[in-house]
Amino acid sequence: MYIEIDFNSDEAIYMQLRNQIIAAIATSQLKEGESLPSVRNLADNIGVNMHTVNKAYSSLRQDGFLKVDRRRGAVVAVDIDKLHFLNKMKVLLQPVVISGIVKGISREEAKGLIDDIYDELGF
Amino acid sequence: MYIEIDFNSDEAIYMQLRNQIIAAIATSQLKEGESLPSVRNLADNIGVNMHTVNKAYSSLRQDGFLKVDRRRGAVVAVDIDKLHFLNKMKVLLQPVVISGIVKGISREEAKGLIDDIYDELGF
DNA sequence: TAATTGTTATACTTATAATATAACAGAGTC
DNA sequence: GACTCTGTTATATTATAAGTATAACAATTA
Repeated sequence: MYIEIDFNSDEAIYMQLRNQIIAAIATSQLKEGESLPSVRNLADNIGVNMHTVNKAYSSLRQDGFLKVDRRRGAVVAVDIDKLHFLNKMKVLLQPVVISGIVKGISREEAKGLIDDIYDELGF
Repeated sequence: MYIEIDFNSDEAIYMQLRNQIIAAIATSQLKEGESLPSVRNLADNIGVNMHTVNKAYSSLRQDGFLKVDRRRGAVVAVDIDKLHFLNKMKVLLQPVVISGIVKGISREEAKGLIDDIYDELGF
Protein backbone atom coordinates (compact mmCIF):
# COMPACT_ATOMS: atom_id res chain seq x y z
CA MET A 1 0.00 0.00 0.00
CA TYR A 2 1.54 3.20 -1.20
CA ILE A 3 -0.18 6.20 0.32
CA GLU A 4 0.90 9.76 -0.40
CA ILE A 5 -0.60 12.66 1.50
CA ASP A 6 -0.39 16.25 0.33
CA PHE A 7 -0.46 18.29 3.51
CA ASN A 8 -0.80 21.53 1.54
CA SER A 9 -3.91 20.29 -0.25
CA ASP A 10 -7.28 21.80 0.57
CA GLU A 11 -8.66 18.27 0.52
CA ALA A 12 -8.97 16.84 4.03
CA ILE A 13 -6.33 14.24 4.94
CA TYR A 14 -8.90 11.58 5.77
CA MET A 15 -10.53 12.15 2.36
CA GLN A 16 -7.22 11.81 0.53
CA LEU A 17 -6.70 8.60 2.45
CA ARG A 18 -10.18 7.39 1.63
CA ASN A 19 -9.87 8.12 -2.08
CA GLN A 20 -6.47 6.47 -2.36
CA ILE A 21 -7.67 3.34 -0.61
CA ILE A 22 -10.67 3.12 -2.94
CA ALA A 23 -8.34 3.62 -5.90
CA ALA A 24 -6.11 0.84 -4.58
CA ILE A 25 -9.13 -1.47 -4.45
CA ALA A 26 -10.08 -0.48 -8.00
CA THR A 27 -6.59 -1.30 -9.29
CA SER A 28 -6.38 -4.56 -7.33
CA GLN A 29 -3.46 -3.34 -5.28
CA LEU A 30 -5.88 -4.16 -2.49
CA LYS A 31 -7.93 -7.29 -3.08
CA GLU A 32 -11.17 -8.52 -1.53
CA GLY A 33 -10.44 -10.15 1.81
CA GLU A 34 -7.09 -8.47 2.22
CA SER A 35 -6.23 -6.73 5.49
CA LEU A 36 -5.30 -3.06 5.73
CA PRO A 37 -2.58 -1.73 7.99
CA SER A 38 -3.75 -1.04 11.53
CA VAL A 39 -4.89 2.49 12.25
CA ARG A 40 -1.86 3.10 14.47
CA ASN A 41 0.58 1.57 12.01
CA LEU A 42 -0.67 3.52 9.00
CA ALA A 43 -0.89 6.70 11.06
CA ASP A 44 2.77 6.35 12.02
CA ASN A 45 3.79 5.58 8.44
CA ILE A 46 2.25 8.65 6.88
CA GLY A 47 2.84 10.88 9.88
CA VAL A 48 -0.68 11.70 10.98
CA ASN A 49 -2.80 11.06 14.02
CA MET A 50 -4.46 7.71 14.66
CA HIS A 51 -7.90 9.33 14.67
CA THR A 52 -7.42 10.71 11.18
CA VAL A 53 -6.85 7.20 9.84
CA ASN A 54 -9.71 5.88 11.94
CA LYS A 55 -12.02 8.47 10.42
CA ALA A 56 -11.07 7.31 6.93
CA TYR A 57 -11.61 3.64 7.86
CA SER A 58 -14.95 4.45 9.51
CA SER A 59 -16.27 6.26 6.45
CA LEU A 60 -15.07 3.43 4.21
CA ARG A 61 -16.89 0.93 6.40
CA GLN A 62 -19.99 3.13 6.40
CA ASP A 63 -20.01 3.21 2.60
CA GLY A 64 -19.42 -0.50 2.20
CA PHE A 65 -15.78 -0.73 1.15
CA LEU A 66 -14.44 -2.35 4.33
CA LYS A 67 -15.57 -4.62 7.11
CA VAL A 68 -14.01 -5.09 10.49
CA ASP A 69 -12.81 -8.54 11.51
CA ARG A 70 -11.93 -8.59 15.21
CA ARG A 71 -9.14 -11.04 14.42
CA ARG A 72 -7.68 -9.36 11.32
CA GLY A 73 -8.58 -5.71 11.69
CA ALA A 74 -9.93 -3.75 8.72
CA VAL A 75 -10.53 -6.01 5.74
CA VAL A 76 -11.47 -5.15 2.16
CA ALA A 77 -15.07 -6.31 1.73
CA VAL A 78 -16.96 -4.43 -0.96
CA ASP A 79 -20.69 -4.77 -0.60
CA ILE A 80 -22.32 -4.09 -3.92
CA ASP A 81 -25.68 -2.35 -3.94
CA LYS A 82 -25.44 -0.96 -7.45
CA LEU A 83 -28.85 0.68 -7.56
CA HIS A 84 -28.27 2.66 -4.41
CA PHE A 85 -24.80 3.62 -5.54
CA LEU A 86 -25.94 4.70 -9.02
CA ASN A 87 -28.24 7.25 -7.41
CA LYS A 88 -25.50 8.45 -5.10
CA MET A 89 -23.07 8.67 -8.00
CA LYS A 90 -25.47 10.73 -10.08
CA VAL A 91 -25.86 13.26 -7.29
CA LEU A 92 -22.09 13.56 -7.06
CA LEU A 93 -21.57 13.86 -10.83
CA GLN A 94 -24.36 16.38 -11.40
CA PRO A 95 -22.74 19.67 -10.31
CA VAL A 96 -19.49 18.82 -12.10
CA VAL A 97 -21.18 17.86 -15.35
CA ILE A 98 -23.50 20.87 -15.28
CA SER A 99 -20.50 23.17 -14.89
CA GLY A 100 -19.04 21.44 -17.92
CA ILE A 101 -22.20 22.03 -19.93
CA VAL A 102 -22.00 25.75 -19.21
CA LYS A 103 -18.37 25.73 -20.31
CA GLY A 104 -19.41 24.25 -23.64
CA ILE A 105 -18.28 20.69 -23.01
CA SER A 106 -20.31 18.35 -25.16
CA ARG A 107 -21.95 15.13 -24.11
CA GLU A 108 -19.37 13.19 -26.06
CA GLU A 109 -16.48 15.07 -24.51
CA ALA A 110 -17.85 14.34 -21.03
CA LYS A 111 -18.17 10.67 -21.90
CA GLY A 112 -14.62 10.86 -23.21
CA LEU A 113 -13.47 11.81 -19.73
CA ILE A 114 -15.27 8.78 -18.32
CA ASP A 115 -13.49 6.65 -20.92
CA ASP A 116 -10.15 8.19 -19.96
CA ILE A 117 -10.65 7.32 -16.30
CA TYR A 118 -11.70 3.76 -17.05
CA ASP A 119 -8.82 3.36 -19.54
CA GLU A 120 -6.20 4.63 -17.12
CA LEU A 121 -7.26 2.01 -14.59
CA GLY A 122 -7.36 -0.72 -17.21
CA PHE A 123 -11.11 -1.38 -17.24
CA MET B 1 -34.11 33.17 -10.10
CA TYR B 2 -35.40 30.51 -7.79
CA ILE B 3 -32.86 29.62 -5.15
CA GLU B 4 -33.53 27.06 -2.46
CA ILE B 5 -31.08 26.56 0.39
CA ASP B 6 -31.06 23.48 2.60
CA PHE B 7 -29.73 24.70 5.92
CA ASN B 8 -29.48 21.14 7.21
CA SER B 9 -27.29 20.05 4.32
CA ASP B 10 -23.63 19.28 4.91
CA GLU B 11 -22.90 21.18 1.71
CA ALA B 12 -21.78 24.75 2.44
CA ILE B 13 -24.39 27.43 1.76
CA TYR B 14 -22.14 29.33 -0.64
CA MET B 15 -21.55 26.10 -2.58
CA GLN B 16 -25.27 25.35 -2.83
CA LEU B 17 -25.70 28.90 -4.11
CA ARG B 18 -22.84 28.49 -6.56
CA ASN B 19 -24.15 25.19 -7.94
CA GLN B 20 -27.70 26.46 -8.34
CA ILE B 21 -26.53 29.58 -10.18
CA ILE B 22 -24.44 27.46 -12.56
CA ALA B 23 -27.44 25.17 -13.07
CA ALA B 24 -29.58 28.23 -13.83
CA ILE B 25 -27.06 29.29 -16.47
CA ALA B 26 -27.06 25.79 -17.96
CA THR B 27 -30.86 25.79 -18.24
CA SER B 28 -30.99 29.33 -19.65
CA GLN B 29 -32.95 30.62 -16.67
CA LEU B 30 -29.95 32.93 -16.49
CA LYS B 31 -28.69 34.08 -19.89
CA GLU B 32 -25.36 35.54 -20.97
CA GLY B 33 -25.33 39.25 -20.15
CA GLU B 34 -28.10 39.03 -17.60
CA SER B 35 -27.66 40.64 -14.19
CA LEU B 36 -27.88 38.74 -10.94
CA PRO B 37 -29.56 40.09 -7.82
CA SER B 38 -27.29 42.26 -5.69
CA VAL B 39 -25.45 40.50 -2.89
CA ARG B 40 -27.56 42.30 -0.28
CA ASN B 41 -30.82 41.65 -2.08
CA LEU B 42 -30.22 37.94 -2.60
CA ALA B 43 -28.90 37.57 0.95
CA ASP B 44 -32.14 39.05 2.31
CA ASN B 45 -34.27 36.88 0.04
CA ILE B 46 -32.79 33.56 1.12
CA GLY B 47 -32.11 34.65 4.69
CA VAL B 48 -28.33 34.49 4.87
CA ASN B 49 -25.54 36.96 5.41
CA MET B 50 -24.32 39.28 2.66
CA HIS B 51 -20.82 37.80 2.84
CA THR B 52 -22.08 34.31 2.15
CA VAL B 53 -23.57 35.48 -1.14
CA ASN B 54 -20.47 37.52 -1.89
CA LYS B 55 -18.34 34.41 -1.42
CA ALA B 56 -20.46 32.54 -3.96
CA TYR B 57 -20.25 35.41 -6.45
CA SER B 58 -16.49 35.72 -5.95
CA SER B 59 -15.88 32.05 -6.64
CA LEU B 60 -18.12 32.20 -9.71
CA ARG B 61 -16.12 35.17 -10.97
CA GLN B 62 -12.87 33.36 -10.20
CA ASP B 63 -13.98 30.35 -12.24
CA GLY B 64 -15.23 32.40 -15.17
CA PHE B 65 -19.00 32.25 -14.82
CA LEU B 66 -19.58 35.89 -13.90
CA LYS B 67 -18.05 39.26 -14.50
CA VAL B 68 -18.59 42.42 -12.54
CA ASP B 69 -19.94 45.46 -14.34
CA ARG B 70 -19.70 48.52 -12.10
CA ARG B 71 -22.91 49.78 -13.64
CA ARG B 72 -24.96 46.60 -13.53
CA GLY B 73 -23.45 44.52 -10.74
CA ALA B 74 -22.75 40.83 -11.22
CA VAL B 75 -23.42 39.77 -14.81
CA VAL B 76 -23.46 36.33 -16.39
CA ALA B 77 -20.40 36.18 -18.64
CA VAL B 78 -19.09 32.68 -19.22
CA ASP B 79 -15.53 32.75 -20.39
CA ILE B 80 -14.78 29.47 -22.08
CA ASP B 81 -11.36 27.89 -21.71
CA LYS B 82 -12.41 24.37 -22.52
CA LEU B 83 -8.99 22.77 -22.31
CA HIS B 84 -8.32 24.10 -18.84
CA PHE B 85 -11.78 23.13 -17.72
CA LEU B 86 -11.57 19.60 -19.13
CA ASN B 87 -8.54 18.95 -16.94
CA LYS B 88 -10.28 20.41 -13.92
CA MET B 89 -13.38 18.36 -14.66
CA LYS B 90 -11.43 15.14 -14.91
CA VAL B 91 -9.88 15.70 -11.49
CA LEU B 92 -13.34 16.26 -10.03
CA LEU B 93 -14.87 13.22 -11.73
CA GLN B 94 -12.04 10.82 -10.91
CA PRO B 95 -12.78 9.89 -7.27
CA VAL B 96 -16.50 9.50 -7.98
CA VAL B 97 -15.99 7.30 -11.03
CA ILE B 98 -13.34 5.17 -9.32
CA SER B 99 -15.73 4.52 -6.43
CA GLY B 100 -18.24 3.44 -9.03
CA ILE B 101 -15.77 1.03 -10.61
CA VAL B 102 -15.20 -0.64 -7.25
CA LYS B 103 -18.96 -0.95 -6.81
CA GLY B 104 -19.18 -2.79 -10.11
CA ILE B 105 -20.56 0.03 -12.22
CA SER B 106 -19.60 -0.51 -15.83
CA ARG B 107 -18.20 2.03 -18.24
CA GLU B 108 -21.50 2.06 -20.10
CA GLU B 109 -23.51 2.55 -16.93
CA ALA B 110 -21.32 5.50 -15.97
CA LYS B 111 -21.79 7.02 -19.41
CA GLY B 112 -25.49 6.39 -18.97
CA LEU B 113 -25.44 8.69 -15.95
CA ILE B 114 -23.76 11.37 -18.05
CA ASP B 115 -26.51 10.92 -20.63
CA ASP B 116 -29.17 11.20 -17.92
CA ILE B 117 -27.76 14.50 -16.71
CA TYR B 118 -27.52 15.95 -20.22
CA ASP B 119 -31.01 14.66 -21.06
CA GLU B 120 -32.60 16.14 -17.97
CA LEU B 121 -31.25 19.56 -18.89
CA GLY B 122 -32.33 19.18 -22.49
CA PHE B 123 -28.90 19.02 -24.13
C1' DT C 1 -27.18 64.64 -2.78
C1' DA C 2 -28.85 60.16 -1.96
C1' DA C 3 -28.94 55.40 -3.02
C1' DT C 4 -27.05 51.41 -5.04
C1' DT C 5 -23.21 48.38 -6.79
C1' DG C 6 -19.28 44.92 -5.49
C1' DT C 7 -15.51 44.90 -2.44
C1' DT C 8 -12.69 45.09 1.73
C1' DA C 9 -11.76 45.15 6.73
C1' DT C 10 -12.52 43.69 11.37
C1' DA C 11 -14.50 40.90 14.98
C1' DC C 12 -17.20 37.24 16.63
C1' DT C 13 -19.44 32.62 16.80
C1' DT C 14 -19.86 28.08 15.23
C1' DA C 15 -18.52 23.75 12.97
C1' DT C 16 -15.18 20.63 11.42
C1' DA C 17 -10.46 18.75 10.86
C1' DA C 18 -6.61 17.25 13.18
C1' DT C 19 -3.89 16.31 17.17
C1' DA C 20 -2.99 14.35 21.86
C1' DT C 21 -3.83 11.04 25.74
C1' DA C 22 -6.29 7.63 27.58
C1' DA C 23 -9.08 3.75 28.14
C1' DC C 24 -12.09 -0.29 26.63
C1' DA C 25 -13.42 -5.16 24.88
C1' DG C 26 -12.11 -8.85 21.93
C1' DA C 27 -8.54 -11.78 19.97
C1' DG C 28 -3.87 -13.73 19.42
C1' DT C 29 0.71 -14.93 21.40
C1' DC C 30 4.16 -16.06 24.77
C1' DG D 1 -2.11 -15.37 33.31
C1' DA D 2 0.47 -11.59 31.25
C1' DC D 3 1.26 -9.17 27.20
C1' DT D 4 0.32 -7.27 22.74
C1' DC D 5 -2.45 -5.89 19.06
C1' DT D 6 -7.05 -4.89 16.90
C1' DG D 7 -10.87 -1.18 16.14
C1' DT D 8 -13.54 1.83 18.89
C1' DT D 9 -14.90 5.39 22.15
C1' DA D 10 -14.24 9.39 25.20
C1' DT D 11 -12.36 13.83 26.28
C1' DA D 12 -9.67 17.92 25.54
C1' DT D 13 -7.11 21.08 22.71
C1' DT D 14 -5.64 23.63 18.54
C1' DA D 15 -6.29 25.27 13.77
C1' DT D 16 -8.93 26.33 9.98
C1' DA D 17 -13.09 27.45 7.47
C1' DA D 18 -17.98 28.88 7.31
C1' DG D 19 -21.20 32.06 8.57
C1' DT D 20 -22.80 36.25 10.90
C1' DA D 21 -22.59 41.20 12.13
C1' DT D 22 -21.21 46.13 11.37
C1' DA D 23 -18.88 49.29 9.01
C1' DA D 24 -16.69 51.62 5.48
C1' DC D 25 -14.86 52.45 0.59
C1' DA D 26 -14.94 53.86 -4.60
C1' DA D 27 -17.73 53.79 -8.61
C1' DT D 28 -22.05 54.33 -10.65
C1' DT D 29 -26.97 55.74 -11.15
C1' DA D 30 -31.13 58.36 -10.24
